[in-house]
Amino acid sequence: MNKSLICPRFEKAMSIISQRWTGLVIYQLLNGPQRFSTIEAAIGISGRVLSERLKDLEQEGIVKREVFPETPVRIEYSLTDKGLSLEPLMKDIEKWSQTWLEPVAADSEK
Amino acid sequence: MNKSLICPRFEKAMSIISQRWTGLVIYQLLNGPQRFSTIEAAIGISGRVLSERLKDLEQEGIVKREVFPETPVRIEYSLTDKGLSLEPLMKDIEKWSQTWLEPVAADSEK
DNA sequence: TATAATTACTTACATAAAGTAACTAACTTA
DNA sequence: TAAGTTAGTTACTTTATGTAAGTAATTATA
Repeated sequence: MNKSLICPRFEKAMSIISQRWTGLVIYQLLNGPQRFSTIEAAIGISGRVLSERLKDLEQEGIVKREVFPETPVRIEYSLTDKGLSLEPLMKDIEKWSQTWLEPVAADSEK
Repeated sequence: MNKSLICPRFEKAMSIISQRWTGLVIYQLLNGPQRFSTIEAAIGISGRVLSERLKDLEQEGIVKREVFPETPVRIEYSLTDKGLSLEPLMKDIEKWSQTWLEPVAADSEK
């Protein structure tokens, strides 16, 4: 039984943010509108899951999808106001990571 | 291939925070040290996964585990300084959820 | 005209993570 | 001796994610 004592709104927020990849997708979209393949390459997510996440985030009103009928078709994903409102949070995570996590060793290092 | 263009430290932070349940575990521990069964009941996580998460978080230096050899044994989990440093972030998520998410309907409501 | 290229997906299948419920260890109380 | 308590673990099922190939629509190229 999942009878949490924690505020349901907080729990909901957590369930969005803490779903694998959503944080990185949002973070990536802070750089401005971009297409599917750009996001895919930037964060290393699989197309299958990215497609799923973008639909979820659209449902949540965090991401907006726009179709430009060029050739080949261009589809741009961007953050809505609700999505943009997560920027301070993302920056906090960034700051935290710089304060509390060691620099990750690159492959070339011993 | 997972060749991300995103800062590896940010990515690491995200991988901690965005792992299912870790956010809620940390949030719950902001209420002070508590035992396994308390956390389990409070956030509705399964014992199997809670056990796993607490080990991970201990490894990351975010959570501390203390054994009190009473009867029956009491084991308390608490946040380290590194763990406590996540408090502002948690509060931000809380604030965001209150601003941007609708109150969740209770079971009894129509 | 047929073939290849491009983008944004979807599908089928394999592997990994999480949920469920029963079980264990160490000890105490009835 | 049996039952209760806490903090897990184990075996098994279900769900989520990864991988790689396929598709649709359109244009460019041989």
